Amino acid sequence: MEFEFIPIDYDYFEVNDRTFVRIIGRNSVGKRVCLIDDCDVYFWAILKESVGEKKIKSVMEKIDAIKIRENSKTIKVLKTQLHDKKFLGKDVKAIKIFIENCKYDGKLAEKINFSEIESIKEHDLAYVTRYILEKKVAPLSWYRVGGSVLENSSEFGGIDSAFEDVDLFVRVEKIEKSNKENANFMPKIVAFDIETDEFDVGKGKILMISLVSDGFRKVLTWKKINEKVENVEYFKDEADMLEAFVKYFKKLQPDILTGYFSDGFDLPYLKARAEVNKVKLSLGLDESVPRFSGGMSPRGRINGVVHVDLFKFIDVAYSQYLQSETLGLSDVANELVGEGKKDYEFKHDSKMSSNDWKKFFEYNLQDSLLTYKLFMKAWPDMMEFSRVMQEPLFSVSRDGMSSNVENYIIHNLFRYDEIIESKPGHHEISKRRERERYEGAFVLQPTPKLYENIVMFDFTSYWPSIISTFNLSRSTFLGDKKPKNLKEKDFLEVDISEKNKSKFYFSKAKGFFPLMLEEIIKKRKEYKEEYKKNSTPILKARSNAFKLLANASYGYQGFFGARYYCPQASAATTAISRDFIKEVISKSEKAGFKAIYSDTDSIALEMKTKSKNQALDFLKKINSELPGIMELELEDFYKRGIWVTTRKGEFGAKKKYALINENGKMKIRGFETVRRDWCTLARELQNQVLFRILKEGDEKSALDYAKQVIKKLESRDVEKDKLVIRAQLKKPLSEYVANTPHVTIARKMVKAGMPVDQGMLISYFIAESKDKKALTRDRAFLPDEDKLYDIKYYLEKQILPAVENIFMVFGIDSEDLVREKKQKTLGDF
DNA sequence: GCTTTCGCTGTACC
DNA sequence: ACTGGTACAGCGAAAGC
Repeated sequence: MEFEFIPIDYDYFEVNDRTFVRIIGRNSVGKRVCLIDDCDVYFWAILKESVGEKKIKSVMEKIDAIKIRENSKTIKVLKTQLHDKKFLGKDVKAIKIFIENCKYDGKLAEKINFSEIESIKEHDLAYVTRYILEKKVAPLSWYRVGGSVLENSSEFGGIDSAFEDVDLFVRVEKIEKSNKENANFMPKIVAFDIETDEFDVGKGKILMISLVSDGFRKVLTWKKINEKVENVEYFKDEADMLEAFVKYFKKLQPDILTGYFSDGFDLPYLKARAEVNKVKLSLGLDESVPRFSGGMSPRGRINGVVHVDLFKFIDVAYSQYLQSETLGLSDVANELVGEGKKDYEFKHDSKMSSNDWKKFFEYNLQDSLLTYKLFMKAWPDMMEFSRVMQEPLFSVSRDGMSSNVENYIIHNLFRYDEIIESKPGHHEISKRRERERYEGAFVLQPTPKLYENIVMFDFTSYWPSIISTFNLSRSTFLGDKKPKNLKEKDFLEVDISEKNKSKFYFSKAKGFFPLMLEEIIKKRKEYKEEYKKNSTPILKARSNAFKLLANASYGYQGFFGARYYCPQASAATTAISRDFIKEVISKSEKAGFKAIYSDTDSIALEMKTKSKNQALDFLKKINSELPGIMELELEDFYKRGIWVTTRKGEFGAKKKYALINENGKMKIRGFETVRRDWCTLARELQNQVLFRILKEGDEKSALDYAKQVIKKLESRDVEKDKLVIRAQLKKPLSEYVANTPHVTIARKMVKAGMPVDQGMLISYFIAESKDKKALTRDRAFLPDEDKLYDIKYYLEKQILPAVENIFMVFGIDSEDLVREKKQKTLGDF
């Protein structure tokens, strides 16, 4: 039979020591289909350059003859072939070694240690990746499939009878790309969330579980109250509730199960409580229970249903662009779908009234609902990531950007006839981690001042455009000595450091990494243009996927876990970036502008007597002189901007400025306003002060405002939540060497039996103390503790530091401010 | 016993 | 363990006088 099919989930299984891929997806009428297919399994032995044909033949014979015993089975090589391939851009002769089952690739590779062999490659690829590479059956695009239907067949270990919830099993005979439009494929989604009475996984009981799907909302609980609540269903006990969860899940037949933090909390908790209650959590299409793998950060897999932990994807794909201060569900949902959580205060079980429970149920349902909505928002991006990286949703939704870059490379290398480089081993990784640091970007020291009429330019995709233009990569790196066998015009010399005069050399013959990057940047441009004409979420997602890939390419080459690790390319990239931005700075000064500030790829210029058109002409001229795909673009024109000094020094602070454009929109960087570890009072005050100064061009009204706030603070008129300071626990509490206020408070919370987890934001405020020498941490208290806030601390450590170097620009120095403050204090008392 | 320096820690910029 | 370096700032303990 022949039909249209879209792959969603990939996995592999074994029958009689042979590996097969199992692809779950949908056909064009929405039926759930499972394809069974297989592909050749092989790896490569790259031969040393000097090895002659005769020797090659004998090596191949030796490889053909390899046999190993494993569990009373004999494992052998199926066949070998000699190929002309490329490895890291160089021509090589390589033996393609076919084997029966990829789980033996490591053991067989070990046996092939003949002196004629340079190295073994591609023995470390996952079966699913091999399959997608070999058969070109990428996720989430439509295919035309021809094959035979399996019905109660024993051929594949009875797989078709084990998977009850699959409508059709097909052994693939032919599979090729279909013309069917695949832009808006929408799988069936179920979002879930649990509430428990203990934080540690499995320790307490699950009180309730909520499920949300298209047209379906439900809360399952065994905490019965004497009231019927919409969408809430009561059960006898935890076990009954868990059974009902499985039942509803099966009835909904989702393609994807999604939760927020569900790899680390909801799914493992469900599994643990199901085991305790002797309930089979048979969520898999084959009735199997969720499996966990991945040690430190486990990933929960369900056979046939893709489990997506949305948090991980949000972290990788969006966190960079999010304004929200935490990556919690409430903050993220607020920003991305315009809807946050309802406020809910947790109480102890015994203290809860019927009404409290009712609110708890609503809260639980709301979490699933937000997760569901957030998933819908993220889906176009996730789908495009999966299509572009050509890896299954399960991994793409969890992979970091370096894996994404690497997957993109792996799935595109065949176009260059390249053999794929291996992952570094443990030894190699630890060696790489000890490497010397290389110099990074250039940052221009600003002169503190209020400036008028500013233009800001920045380079588009600066580092990627340098990598591509100058061909900086692992396969084009020639070493740190001038190559003797090449003509001057065929290689590039890069000065890495002004200090020790070291140089790196790169070939000018284009390598695959820079070529792929050029393509990525081009595609990003294309899709961005297309999106402007036709604004669909998918086009936006596609353009975004390529943008993120380009941005991550620089970090990838410097990442110790990368297959194509090349810190020399990273060092050359930053070195070249310093040269070009400095050149733009000097050209701008020659053209009559004044360079105020510059960081990495951007430059702020004081227009002086220049018009906007003259600024744009200057931009045009710069661009006409830039090589390759490098491009400088207009960021914006600004009416005013302010740069300040560092806290102590007389010199201008880097990475800290505020601008206002002609529409009155502010752009604030680095100031306490944008830092979450400062109290709201200081942040809001600073924001107002900056706004007034930038809007009006002088400090008068800002100064009045600041005085008002100080007065309010001193007369204890400030609400305590505006004084709460928050800092994140970035590692387990036990690993802290320094006893900072937030660590002290976190330890106090643990003692009080409050949930404290790595990654948590710890809130506290500073209270008065009789002991004049008391350390800050001894005066730190939880926000709900009944203490008087320390006026002196907030004035001297929060309010004044937030504004004093701004006023300093107007000659109002810190001593003036303190005197001002003291006079006020005297007047107030 | 006071001041200065320095390591730890967190956060932001690009 | 899951991109890189640059920069600022607070806190607390050690070092310096």
